[in-house]
Amino acid sequence: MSILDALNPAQRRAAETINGPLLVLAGAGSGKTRVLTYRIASLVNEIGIAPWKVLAVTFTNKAAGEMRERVQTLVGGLASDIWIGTFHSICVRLLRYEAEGFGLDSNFSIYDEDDRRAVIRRVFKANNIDERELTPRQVIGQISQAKNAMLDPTEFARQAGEAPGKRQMAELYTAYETELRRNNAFDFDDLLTEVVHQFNRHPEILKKYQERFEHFLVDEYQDTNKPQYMLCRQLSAHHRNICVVGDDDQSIYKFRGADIRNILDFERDYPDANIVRLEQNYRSTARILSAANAVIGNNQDRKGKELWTEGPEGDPVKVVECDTDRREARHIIDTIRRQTGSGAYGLGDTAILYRTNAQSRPLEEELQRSGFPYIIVGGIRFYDRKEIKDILSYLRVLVNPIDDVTLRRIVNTPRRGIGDTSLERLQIFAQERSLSLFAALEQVDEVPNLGGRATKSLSEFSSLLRGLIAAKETLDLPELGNEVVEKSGYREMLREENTPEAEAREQNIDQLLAEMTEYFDTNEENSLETYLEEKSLMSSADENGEEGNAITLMTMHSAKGLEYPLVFISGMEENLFPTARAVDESRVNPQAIEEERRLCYVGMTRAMEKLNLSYALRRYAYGNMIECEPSRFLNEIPTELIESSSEIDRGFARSRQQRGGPPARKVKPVPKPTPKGVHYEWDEPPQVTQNAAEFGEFVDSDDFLAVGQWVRHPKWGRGQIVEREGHGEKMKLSIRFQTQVKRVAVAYAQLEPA
DNA sequence: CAGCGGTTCATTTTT
DNA sequence: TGAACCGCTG
Repeated sequence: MSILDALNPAQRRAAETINGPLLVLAGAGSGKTRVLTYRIASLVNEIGIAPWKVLAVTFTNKAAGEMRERVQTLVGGLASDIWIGTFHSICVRLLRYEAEGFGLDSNFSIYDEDDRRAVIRRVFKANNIDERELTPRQVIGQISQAKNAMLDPTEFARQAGEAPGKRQMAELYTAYETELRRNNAFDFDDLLTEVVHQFNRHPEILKKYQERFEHFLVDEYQDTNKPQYMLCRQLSAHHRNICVVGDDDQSIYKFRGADIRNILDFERDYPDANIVRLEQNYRSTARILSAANAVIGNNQDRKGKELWTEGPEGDPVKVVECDTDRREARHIIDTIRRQTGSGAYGLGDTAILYRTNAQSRPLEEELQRSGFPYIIVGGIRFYDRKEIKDILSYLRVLVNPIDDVTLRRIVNTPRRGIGDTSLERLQIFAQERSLSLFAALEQVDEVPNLGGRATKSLSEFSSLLRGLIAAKETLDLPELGNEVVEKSGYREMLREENTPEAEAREQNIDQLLAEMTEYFDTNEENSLETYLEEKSLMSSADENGEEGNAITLMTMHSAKGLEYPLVFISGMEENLFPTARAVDESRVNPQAIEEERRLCYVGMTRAMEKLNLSYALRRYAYGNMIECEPSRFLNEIPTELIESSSEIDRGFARSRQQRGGPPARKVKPVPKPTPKGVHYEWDEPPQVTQNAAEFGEFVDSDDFLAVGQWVRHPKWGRGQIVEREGHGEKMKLSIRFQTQVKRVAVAYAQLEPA
């Protein structure tokens, strides 16, 4: 008897081949996570490997959390000793544990994209670079690429040679790095490259970990970049028990430095590698799989793999032609209404996927009209909100006071009358003496050219920070958070503003403080440092706890790893999906389309039971209507798997379908040629206001005041209920309108469903 | 030094 | 279309 009895033969081989390198090619829905967790459980429980000798690396916090949880149910408390984490979190851990040996200050800050930009802009300023000749975005992109290629500034400069553009870039890169080091900061890319470099410089430290991690597992190997790849090689060099799991057909992060060759060349890197293919799919119907297989079959650069299932044939893949993006949105929602109305599916079973975030717009607008609750994955992170970042910046400065970039963020927030001019003077003073801004503040009286007012403000700010740093020693995390909010004057500032927006921001801060308390109470390692580290490495996807009973909207990138019974992919159009860029590039390099095709494959294989692909003939792009053609990927699906229909004649197609008549059948719809330059002045016919009865099919009509519902207020327009208090006549609601959150009393406000 | 209006610019984004 | 950002003005 073994816990591995629960696996199918291929999965079992993947889980029990524990000696030597192993490549697990795991197709979508083939039980990849199951293999990983059972493998770990078997190592620990049945083979008797000490849990701390096992290292498992994933890409997302979510995946790491799930893995830990699932391992825990199999092995219990031992799970807490296993190293499971994202590449980034594992690297941060290594950098902190080995800070001394590596010669680092363990209080380093972790810079996000905003911080990076702030650094670059300062570098621009110092080098007199006009943002019109070169954008920060471009520079950050190049630096990131360089880091992903493991090129340090010196090496980058050497390769740049004499080319003027490259030389300038090399200088900027150098300046950027210098700036980061000076601030004791790492950016996301550094977290990985730094560990690899440090391991190269300190083989004795590397050796310690090589010997320790007897078993090493890597998830989503197809998305590893060069530093991640090198880290894998370094850490597995001694025991060579490296198990990588991935799917070359799902490699969709090339634009971020992921190199599909890492998985394609695994056997070259480890000639003695075993390979296991997981091709049995437990997720999708046979038709969906055949369609997805057919599409991905057009790629050249792949290991080759064909998913199969013992499950049912299922419905044909629906392909729907719509006249506009708006119509497409409405069609999708109508379909969801039909599917969920019969009770066969819940809203939570439904996902609408798209290529770019901008496409969510018409969908959102129509969803608001419909009254269906929905969530959008990948919006702005809670931790990216200004007020939250500000408070966290205070905390960051307390840990790493020499971090000028972060200090600048808070020096005049709340307003203290410290403007650019005063700050520049302080900066010059600091620079001349090689001091951080924080250190310069201590000698603010000696800074030349500072007015009395500015000096006073700066010195007060300095005392504030010193006071908080002292408080850090005695207060616990939530207490310190509260101290920052109060002593900095942040709460007072929001109070004085006295607007609903400020009130909402204050509520966010309270939520942050509440989360700190929770973090402090539930984590064993609950220091300020670990807290900040965790928040820095968190993404928006890690936040929304419960999806609940709502339709999910997201990009296909965000959807990787997820599954839904009902999946809609919208915007199946040339120049949108595949993107215009990929289409252009494919004219010189036909392979350029392959990453898009993999993304299509990822999108399609999210569907368990019903897959609905749609495209519009015209859509709004940057404010004007443009003509569209159906995506080439649609043509790659065998016609016998497809059921086509169209939604073009403004309002009639839908009623025909609802009467049960046959949908307009059309196999490969050819877009109607339209003379160029024609603008479509008309829009959709005016919307009939949705009444309670109409959406009463799905929502208890008495309960249109439930949290999450959309309502119309005579003065404020449409808004979504975010909170409900009290009952009957006394019921009060917080409603988020376009720009603000309002509290209204139901008895007085004339609310109607919207 | 904050508030405004005009200009520019737009993939995907696990960390 | 809209947000983000610049430079100007009071």
